[in-house]
Amino acid sequence: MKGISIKDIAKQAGVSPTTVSFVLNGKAKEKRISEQVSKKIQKIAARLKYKPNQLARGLRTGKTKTIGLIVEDIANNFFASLAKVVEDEADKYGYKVLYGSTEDNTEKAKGLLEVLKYRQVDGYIITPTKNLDKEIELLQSASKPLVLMDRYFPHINSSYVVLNNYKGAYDATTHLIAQGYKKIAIVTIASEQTQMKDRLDGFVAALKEHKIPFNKSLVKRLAFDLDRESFNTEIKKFLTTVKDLDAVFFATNYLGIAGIESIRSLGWEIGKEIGLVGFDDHDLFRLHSPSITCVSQPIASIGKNIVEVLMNELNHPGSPSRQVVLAPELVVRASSSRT
DNA sequence: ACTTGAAGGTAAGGTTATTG
DNA sequence: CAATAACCTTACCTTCAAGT
Repeated sequence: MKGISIKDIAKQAGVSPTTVSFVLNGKAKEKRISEQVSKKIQKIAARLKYKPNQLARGLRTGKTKTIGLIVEDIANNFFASLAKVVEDEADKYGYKVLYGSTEDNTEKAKGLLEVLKYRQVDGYIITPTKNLDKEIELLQSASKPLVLMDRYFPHINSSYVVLNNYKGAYDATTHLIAQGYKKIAIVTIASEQTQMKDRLDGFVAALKEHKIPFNKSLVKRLAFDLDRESFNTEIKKFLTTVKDLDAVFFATNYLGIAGIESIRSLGWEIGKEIGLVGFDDHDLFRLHSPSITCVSQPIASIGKNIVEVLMNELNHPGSPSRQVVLAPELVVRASSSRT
């Protein structure tokens, strides 16, 4: 099963393989190939169902028409949905996507980068882990096109596409305050990365802005790599120790889900006894009773922007990096209302 | 209005040199 | 002299630069 090559077409058409290549790559006019020869080649190619050999093409051009996508966890709803958008968008430009998950582990991330490198991807879309900055700089000094997503390194001048996490958390908290909740806590991940830091900052800023006393006991930071059960245990412990708690903001989608589970098992009535806002929309949030208010990320727009920015880097090497910060949308549902 | 030759990374296959 | 190691060619397919 060798497949039809440019050579076979050339033989049948009685021209050189180069001529066939020009015609099939739309350079017939530019290369002044006659109309008749062009048509003949097109016809033969169609008849033989010619498909270019990407390996051979990559060998010559150094381009594989492949991009690498590194996410935190492809099983996570947010990253899975985003990966799908990236796949569709990349396809419009003729690119295929290779992906992998870091589990927020820098060693895993390095391993993935290694794989993507020897697979010769043309560009990188990276959800960086905490200590991946060195690797990012390495890619940059090799002038590899790359876009960071979800989070970025303030000290590195690279392209990135992220959410305005600060605003997301700020809006969520302000909304809870406006709904009459008085003592609001946050459950977040123990991470110094931009996306988590901004969410915490937004939360604190909203409390301060509305003259609501804030102290550290209102913040619970959990390790990213806990299992579901430990999340539940920790969250329950936390919620029951804060005095007069009447609302809680969960700073990631999986924390929100663990939070719902925890609160239910405590027998508290969501909304009435405890207001709740989650992060990232999810089918569960819409379908749960009561439905769950959340900070929703514009996934379609994020994916589109990521690919656009990457394509710009790919097609215009050396052009200035681009930073895109997208606005979140607060989706108000029943979990943040007392009535 | 086209053709020729080279290149690019890898591996199968062939040739020559070296060892026992 | 045969087995093996070490080295060299060739082929894969496409595209580019340089021809005619």
